Amino acid sequence: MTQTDAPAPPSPKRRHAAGADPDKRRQILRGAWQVFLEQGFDAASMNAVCKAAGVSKGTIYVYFEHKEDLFFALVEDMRARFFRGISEPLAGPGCTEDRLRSYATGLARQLTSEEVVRAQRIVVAVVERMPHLGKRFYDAGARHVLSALSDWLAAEATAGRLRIDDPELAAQQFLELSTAGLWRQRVFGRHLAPPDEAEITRTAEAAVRVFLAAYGPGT
Amino acid sequence: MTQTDAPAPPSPKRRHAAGADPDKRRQILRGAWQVFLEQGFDAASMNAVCKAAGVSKGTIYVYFEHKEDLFFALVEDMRARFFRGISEPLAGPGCTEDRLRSYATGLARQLTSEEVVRAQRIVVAVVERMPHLGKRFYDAGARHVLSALSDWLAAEATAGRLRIDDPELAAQQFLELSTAGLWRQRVFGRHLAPPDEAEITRTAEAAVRVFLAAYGPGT
DNA sequence: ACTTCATCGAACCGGTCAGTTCGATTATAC
DNA sequence: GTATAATCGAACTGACCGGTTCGATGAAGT
Repeated sequence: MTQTDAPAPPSPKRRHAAGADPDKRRQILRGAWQVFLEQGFDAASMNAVCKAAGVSKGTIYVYFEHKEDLFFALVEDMRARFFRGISEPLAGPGCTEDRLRSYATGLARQLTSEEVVRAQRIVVAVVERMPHLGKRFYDAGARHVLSALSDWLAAEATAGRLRIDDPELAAQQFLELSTAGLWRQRVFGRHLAPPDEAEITRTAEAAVRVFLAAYGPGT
Repeated sequence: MTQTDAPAPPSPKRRHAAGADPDKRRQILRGAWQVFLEQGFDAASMNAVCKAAGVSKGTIYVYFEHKEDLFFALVEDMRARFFRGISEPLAGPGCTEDRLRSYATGLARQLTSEEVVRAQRIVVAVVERMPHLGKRFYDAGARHVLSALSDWLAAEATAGRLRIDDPELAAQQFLELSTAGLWRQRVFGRHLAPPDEAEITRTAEAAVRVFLAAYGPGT
């Protein structure tokens, strides 16, 4: 096992076919991420991406067919990352109320973070011209989160800890309540920085209070 | 009063100073509205606006200093129009619950309409580069609506018909509940057409139900 | 009828863009 | 040490952009 054909994760410097070096690909995506995130799709120039990535233009066009292709790969790259682990609090410690609270807190924090908000703005900007992109972004993000929450709510209802007839709708409502006001204000640039922790917990707690008033087990 | 200096509303064809004919101005804005709405700020070209408006390029640049100026005028034009009369149901007939319900319905319908969604997408797209624009758009739209609702909720609370300690927060929550899921899906292009009336009323009714469970007068 | 001037329309300017080309470079594989 | 080829880098193409200029046009004002 001196040097078979093992790919070796860190950097054994094998030679790759043109456009097939995953490190280089990541390098390009990192640069593109920077540029697209702060300029948007239209305003971002491929030259700027080259500079940011430290890669020549020719090479970029070996790895990606065209600008839109690069952009799609980028969005694909964000998708999962943003919402990884967001649903964990639902399976965490504490009673139903505690779990909902910590779930709502994490959700509000994540959805109003600079990174996520900027990415969302960029996607929204191009949805008109690239409809499938918005769809996939939404399905992989919000839709995915929604299903997880919906399933959990249904299970809680079955266990008698909540009274819900339409878990899907209830999940939508809880999502909206969790970020009440905060998210919209961020997306529209009404607030340029993410809300502070106090505001997030205040909103999350209010969300849980209202939600349980409507769907809690108590009469 | 045969013909004094009365401006005469329809089309008496007075001669106007360069760049001062309100009809021509409206004509330009109508064309710009079309183009910007379906291309976004960056992708829209001034040549396309000329063609859509049926006005020569030189004339456009007499009426507006530059592209951004035209865009601002356009956004200014949308602002008020979108939310005119949206708060009327609050002062309308019926009990508190009825009013809330018809208010929520109107809100959801308006916020998910093709026109409003497209405008919001365009604004969101440029917020990064023109922060004040997003702020003004939000303040004139959501913020304005929010204040009206918040005031009304406070009054209802004072009258003993609701139990609310933080009307501002409650208003935010009601707004979010009214469009639960619908708006986000529209903005991200998850749904390409506005929701049908059944879905709107279903969401609005659920919003009122949850809201009153938390803030209603009953114990 | 004659003047005036807002608008037209088409060419034009400087600049930037996405995408291509190609010789120079450099590190791997043998 | 030498061949190979992925990458570099810089120039280039063709198109389009926002914005300007200017003579032609035609209708309002007298």
